[in-house]
Amino acid sequence: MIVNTEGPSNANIFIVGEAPGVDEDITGRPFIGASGRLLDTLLSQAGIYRHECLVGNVAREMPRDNKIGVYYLDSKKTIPNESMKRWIGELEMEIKKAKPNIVIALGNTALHALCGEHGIDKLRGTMMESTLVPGVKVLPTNHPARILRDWSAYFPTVLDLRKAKTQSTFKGIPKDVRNLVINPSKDEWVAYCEFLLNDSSVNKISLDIETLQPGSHISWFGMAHSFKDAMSLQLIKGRTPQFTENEEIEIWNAISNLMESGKKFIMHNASYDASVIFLNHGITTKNIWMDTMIAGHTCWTEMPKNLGFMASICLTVPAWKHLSGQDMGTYNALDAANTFGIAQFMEKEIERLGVYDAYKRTMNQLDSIMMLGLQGVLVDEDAREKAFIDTKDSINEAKEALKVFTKQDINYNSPKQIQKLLYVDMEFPIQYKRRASVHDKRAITTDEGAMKKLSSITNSPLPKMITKYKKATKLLTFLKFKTDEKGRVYTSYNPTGTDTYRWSSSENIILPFGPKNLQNIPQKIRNIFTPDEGKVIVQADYVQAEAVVMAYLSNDHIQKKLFKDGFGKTDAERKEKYDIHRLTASLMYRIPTKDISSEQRFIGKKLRHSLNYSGGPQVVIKELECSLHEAKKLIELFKRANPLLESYYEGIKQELRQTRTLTNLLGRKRRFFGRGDDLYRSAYAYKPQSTIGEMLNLSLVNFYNKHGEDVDILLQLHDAIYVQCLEKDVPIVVGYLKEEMIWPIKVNHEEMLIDVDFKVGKNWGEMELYE
DNA sequence: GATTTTACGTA
DNA sequence: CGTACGTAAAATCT
Repeated sequence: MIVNTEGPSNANIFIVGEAPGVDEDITGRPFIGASGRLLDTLLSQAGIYRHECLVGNVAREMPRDNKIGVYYLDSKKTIPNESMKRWIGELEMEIKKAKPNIVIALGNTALHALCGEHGIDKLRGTMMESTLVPGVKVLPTNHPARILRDWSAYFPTVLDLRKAKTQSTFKGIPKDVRNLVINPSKDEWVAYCEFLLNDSSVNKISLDIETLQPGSHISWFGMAHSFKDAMSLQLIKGRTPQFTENEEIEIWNAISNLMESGKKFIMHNASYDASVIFLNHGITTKNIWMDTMIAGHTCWTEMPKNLGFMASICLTVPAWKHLSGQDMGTYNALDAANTFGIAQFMEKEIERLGVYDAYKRTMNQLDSIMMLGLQGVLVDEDAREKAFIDTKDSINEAKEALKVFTKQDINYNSPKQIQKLLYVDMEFPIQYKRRASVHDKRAITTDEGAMKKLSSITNSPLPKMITKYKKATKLLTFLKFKTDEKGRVYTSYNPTGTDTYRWSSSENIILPFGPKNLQNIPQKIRNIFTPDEGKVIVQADYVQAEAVVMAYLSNDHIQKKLFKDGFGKTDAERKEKYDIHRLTASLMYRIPTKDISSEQRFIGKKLRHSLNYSGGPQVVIKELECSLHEAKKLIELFKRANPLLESYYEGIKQELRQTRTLTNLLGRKRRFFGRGDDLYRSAYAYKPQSTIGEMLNLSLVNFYNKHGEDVDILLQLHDAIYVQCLEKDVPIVVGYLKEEMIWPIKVNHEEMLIDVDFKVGKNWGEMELYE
């Protein structure tokens, strides 16, 4: 059925979707089905009344198989076919007739028809002018159908619609009035720095640099003292400096005076910009008042954090990121100015959400993070060489064995070739990946789990031979890296890298040496990382940290008592008398802990691991390599032994239903947007994981602030801190670490303490218990 | 050459 | 239907 636009002819807002779906086709009216109901919700959240809007679609008939591509002649959907052309013509006439103040484009199809562009993720939330009806302003946002698949798109869409409501009160695109000074002379730049330093009207300055790789040389330096006023200085063109040496000295002196003055600075991802400025020019930023990336992460944890996205939420500006390829100066100045505007918005947002303490906690991590990024870790080249040769040997050995067995010379790291070998040539039963939902298509897999299964089903040695080969080649990838001239490697810790307030670790762009992520180095080759000459590594890690938090959160008195009694005991005593896995087995099998065999303890350990975050029988099967029947039996036993776990899950579900927000034990809130079981499982994990992650980071920051001058922190591994010191200082350093890491957290009028144990070693791989 | 998929290392 | 990450290599797209 044809579905036409409906609504009052004098509407201020014209909403354009893609095409009718099944419900629209039956009723002949736009946005009636699930997407329509969601649109109503979205509009009401933005204070827009649907009956006051014109609502329609670009296409007027439901496409075959609901695939919009049938209305285009090319796969990129840029050339409409005859019917689509006709419909776009009708839309043009309707807009011209109604003269709305704003057209809201829902999704890519509407965006392309109205503005001739694709890329809803880049353009949503930005002010555009229609190419179909010039002079009419368009605000693109997500189509409701996309939100139904991806709930994280909900929040930006509501904010876009609010922006549209504001814009619907007047005609025309607001002019983006800015005072941008691009390419000032040396004197103008120095004068601007002095103005920023001395003028009482300036109380905050945003800063953004553009750099050239390799070397992170600063090519453009941009600053702004309001959303409108910015200046951008070009220092290098191509590879040629733009100023003489003396001029550069003057420029950097002016910048240095400003940045070290204590004036409030705003940056987006300060740990990058501030580190580059420090490393290349020795200038420290005295007062980083706001990192807009940290502000975004604190307020809207699961949203994208790049400047373009945050601007689309916080500001009403046209897209500017495309300028980076055309006009770097304007691009840089707009980055600085928009960062300023975002900071103004986020200051209020932090206040509105009541998350200042949490925001401040992450801001406080910046110093430690910058230090860790610039300091790095020393590599023992002899040890690396040896590991490299050993690994090469085992690769060759494994490959030779495979060649003899299969009489083929294929790439055993190629999933496709392994599939052919195992499932076609050998006719082994095909193994499938676990699906997110039963509606998903089954996908074939050749991963380690599949190899384990095939090994037990077929009794062939082949799957295990393949695994052995893959493990060895994987290990080699961790050994192939460059070090700098000091023989060191570096990583970049990202305070906004996770949704659980842990840090993530990734490539350090400023010092691009090493295996990039230092948080996933295999145990087997950790011996190649060493302390500096004459020093030892001290490792401090929280003992059974997440299990302790779970015990308190589920209010399991038996477990709480175990952890309380075990606190401060030696490792041997803990293992013997206060061991959570022994307790688990004891409760499961109903026999005293002292009689638990090591195998029973192992089962207890694996089950706790699998089930604390709501794993199922498939996980247990994989962990224990047992039958489905056995796994189900063990799960029953585990549940019997942990009756409070189920009510913890129920409590979490309840909290989610009420506010969609969970708060960890340190008061950090996180809103959850998803739907279904995936949402619940990540919600179950949130409190313990984020509490421990934050607890460690708070301790690390305190340790750095108090002892950072004397003791070097080397690594952060989520629940462990590694430092280096002279061997004679180990007892005192252990004392410092204990002081900073062990502190109580209140849980339901009780105080939870998490113990720390220590190891000392001459490299990261050979660490010995220290008591 | 750019982007997506698969697999796998860590806590 | 463990969770949380980042990266290398292969596969696929354009």
